[in-house]
Amino acid sequence: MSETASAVPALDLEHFLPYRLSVLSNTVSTALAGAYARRFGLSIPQWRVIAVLARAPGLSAATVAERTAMDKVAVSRALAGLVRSGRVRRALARSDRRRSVLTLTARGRDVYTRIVPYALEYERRLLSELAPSEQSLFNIVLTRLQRRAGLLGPVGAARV
Amino acid sequence: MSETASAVPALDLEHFLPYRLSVLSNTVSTALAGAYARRFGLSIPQWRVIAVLARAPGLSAATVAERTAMDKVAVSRALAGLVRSGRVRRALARSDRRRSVLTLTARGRDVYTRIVPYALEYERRLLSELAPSEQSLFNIVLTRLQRRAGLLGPVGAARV
DNA sequence: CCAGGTTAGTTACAATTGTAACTATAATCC
DNA sequence: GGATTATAGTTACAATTGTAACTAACCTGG
Repeated sequence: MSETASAVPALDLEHFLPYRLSVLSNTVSTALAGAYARRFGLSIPQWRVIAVLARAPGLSAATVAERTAMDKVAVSRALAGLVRSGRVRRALARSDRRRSVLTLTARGRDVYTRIVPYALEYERRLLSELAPSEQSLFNIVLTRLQRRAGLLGPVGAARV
Repeated sequence: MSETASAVPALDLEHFLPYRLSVLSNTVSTALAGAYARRFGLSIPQWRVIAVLARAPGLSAATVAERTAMDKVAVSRALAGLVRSGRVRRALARSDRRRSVLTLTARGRDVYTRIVPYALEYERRLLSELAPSEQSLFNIVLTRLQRRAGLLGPVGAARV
């Protein structure tokens, strides 16, 4: 009864979800980024752009930004590197010459086909100790949390 | 049968766990960082240091680094700001004058007691649509993934 | 007890990332 | 159809973060 007995509930960092998500994401990203960089000379933003263009060729930079959850400046920078290294071809849209039409070159597709097995293998090993039912629930929860986090927005933001 | 029918499995970014973790972590961190900055003038590294020192006063910087999953430089920078703003007191350990002994000042404790309700409320709202059983499985899985990710280490790292 | 190595923490510098202003096209609306 | 506003993307600059070198204090073996 002599301590700083305020009514504030305890918050232990190690049990705080935002902290735990950040640490896990960081661990995973660092591992992958190292592999991408060492083996393919690719940054994570560049890898994201390649992954999206491999599945959906012809997108504009803005659409790539949407699909990679990056802002347009990050996409622009990633593209600059990819075009320079001959992995992405950039043309202009006939109907709108502001917009670019992005496609992987043969070398770009080659990087994708070589990187995918590594990426999937890492993911597989990460999940390998979870039961299938745990994996699928985890996936569902992750999706729901993402939607929820998007809705919550900035904490205590003025509701203007 | 006319497509680029290589044997490479598909990888859609939006289903790739590392990507999804990164996006979620980012959404959550951005929301919290905004709130911490606006309301308390605190960065996330500074918040982490405060959270740890509130629960375990007297730690050294190296121990704070361990417990916050930050490197010693990040801790040093966060501490510089916190000491400057009078939220952390830094003394030297009697037995080892390299080591510092870090404690929150009254103002530091005050920040903690004011920020905790926000942080917990955000976490609560984030999780509010999950059933308790989902929450607890999610927690368990998160813990296991973190351990597993730590073990896996850099992808394809040379096993020297 | 002192030379060589180690550890705690900081400082200096490089690279990455975020923010804002800019350029060029295109769409709109008198 | 020309001024006005909006959009795609880049460039320039500021802030953050990571990496490496450094300083000061401690430890250890001979």
